[in-house]
Amino acid sequence: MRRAGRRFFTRPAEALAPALLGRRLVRVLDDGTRLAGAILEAEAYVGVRDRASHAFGGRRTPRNESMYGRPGLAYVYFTYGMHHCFNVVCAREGFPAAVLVRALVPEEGLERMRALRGVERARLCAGPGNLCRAMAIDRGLDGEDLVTSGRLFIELSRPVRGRVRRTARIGLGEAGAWRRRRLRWVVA
DNA sequence: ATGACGATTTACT
DNA sequence: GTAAATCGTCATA
Repeated sequence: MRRAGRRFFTRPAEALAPALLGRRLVRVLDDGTRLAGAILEAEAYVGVRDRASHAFGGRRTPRNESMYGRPGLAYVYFTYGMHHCFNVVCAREGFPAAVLVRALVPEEGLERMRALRGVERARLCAGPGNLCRAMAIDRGLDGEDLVTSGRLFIELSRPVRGRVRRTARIGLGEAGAWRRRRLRWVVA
């Protein structure tokens, strides 16, 4: 299966987000176990003018440093004292744009995912925090290069199935007009 | 050093 | 629908 290369990620977030739908996110654990799922939901954080982005106004700190890296890096952050969220950095190096991956259809390693989640019956990879838990993604993978990594990457040969809905993003605070912009894509 | 807050989740009313 | 859980991060001092 073909793997996403640098070029795939080198485009604006609002272009990458819909292009990620149906693609397979793959996580290879230290013991070789492969966890994978098709991307169902993604949100674009488009750059320094985006009030909802961690990089709004050019904000650059140790936490969000990965957003300024090359397209194809992972930006993984910790929030609410208990959850991790996984993003794919895009656009161009030096410009902070990224796509938050919010849900997957689990396809490989379901038993291991259940163990990681600590639940028997549940939507294993629904929601950005749950997805990271199920896929064993944490800050240790922040800055990981999806183009060259053996631990975390994206495979391309999957078509998007189903219809795509476009909506406003989830969970934002006061982001002004940016709160309403339809920068979330979901496979129906 | 301190305090407010968060790109969430879950359980409960 | 509302609330609690829980702590790293960042701005302010």
